[in-house]
Amino acid sequence: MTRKRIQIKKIDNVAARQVTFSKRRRGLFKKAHELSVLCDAEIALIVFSATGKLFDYSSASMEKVIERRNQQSGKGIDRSVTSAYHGLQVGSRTCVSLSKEMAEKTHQLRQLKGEELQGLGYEGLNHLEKLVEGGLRRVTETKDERFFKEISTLKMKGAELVEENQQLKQQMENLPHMVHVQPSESIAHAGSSENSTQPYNNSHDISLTLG
Amino acid sequence: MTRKRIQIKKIDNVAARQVTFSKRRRGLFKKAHELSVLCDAEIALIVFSATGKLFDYSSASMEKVIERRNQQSGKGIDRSVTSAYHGLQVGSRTCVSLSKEMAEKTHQLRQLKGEELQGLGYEGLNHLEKLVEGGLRRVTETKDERFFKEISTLKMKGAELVEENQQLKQQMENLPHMVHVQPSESIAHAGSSENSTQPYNNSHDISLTLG
DNA sequence: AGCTATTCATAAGT
DNA sequence: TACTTATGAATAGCT
Repeated sequence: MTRKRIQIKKIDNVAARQVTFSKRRRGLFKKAHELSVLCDAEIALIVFSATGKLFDYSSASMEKVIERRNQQSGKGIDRSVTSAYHGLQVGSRTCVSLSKEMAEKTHQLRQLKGEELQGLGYEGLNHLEKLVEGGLRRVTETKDERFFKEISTLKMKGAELVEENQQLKQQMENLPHMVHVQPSESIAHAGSSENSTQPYNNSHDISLTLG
Repeated sequence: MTRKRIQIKKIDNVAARQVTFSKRRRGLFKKAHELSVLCDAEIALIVFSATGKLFDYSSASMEKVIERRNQQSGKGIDRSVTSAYHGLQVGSRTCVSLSKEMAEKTHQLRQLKGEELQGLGYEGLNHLEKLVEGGLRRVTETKDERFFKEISTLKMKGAELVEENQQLKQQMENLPHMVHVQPSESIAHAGSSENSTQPYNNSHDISLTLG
């Protein structure tokens, strides 16, 4: 990003890679800290170097942020294990109480699917309706977020590729024109396609494929 | 960092803070991605906005990076829970399998409520969406049926009462006018109300009470 | 959402 | 590893 533009791909030279890692790591941590202070955000950042060294930063407690993420995105491992554990603690005296809980949960599950509704009054039905509406909303939101995330990732990658292509083309132009072999139809066509003024033409197709 | 230098402290203006958050968050994520690619680093980045919204990025799997950090820095929450859980497994096969089912059902329940969705791919999310949509439809249908049934019952009863009243009034009119005591203001008023052309005025109130 | 004047970050060189 | 510097990137303040 200075003296010369670089393309975002793994740096081959090991020494240069380590130097860049040091510099950019510092920059990244500084930016993370600034964002947390400026915008009152809670941030956790974990970085492992290629050599396996750990660097981390957190605006608060690392564990707290990770736990908060586990809860929000509902990541399962910790919680499901913990809840099963607590369930066992509470009901470990008898398997009967466990199976009663099971029956209750099965019933709730069916009610959420719109079955076994006969026991419910207006109040219960309304409550259930709100619950399911909320669930549907969250499911749909999550789906949409997923799409947006995928799309933005693809756009980033696309931008990188476009940059790379432009750099390559520039390099080719700067080459001594020793050989004038090419201009076959297919090559010319491929070249013009790369020169398109709409570099993200394909991102939509890719998104559709993945979605 | 432009137009004017700013000092790194919480931005007071809420709108400006949100704008800055968006811009800098994008920048931070881009830098994190570049570092991971350029230097072959493994990175996890978690950001919570001041409003509680979650944004995260990971060069690999978020869980993998976090777990790797847990091992390196020797933090142990997960391990202690897991080992306690395994300790219980030794005790009773039945309770363990039951508790596993419980955990699974609890997980399903939460997913139907729109939680713990992160493990799902597009296909899973779509399936869940359809499921919840179906559930919502059935719940709503059941609720509506209930209402219609109640309303029609009330209308029938209302109609019966209207008829009865009319019969009573007719009987009164046909009575030998031995006594001329009534026509006080209040009674006349009540009578006109019963003769209202909108006999079901109250059914709505009743429904609301029941619902 | 864009724009642009500036500051910031940093690749290459020492 | 640390410092310098020329230049590409990020972004604060506006619109």
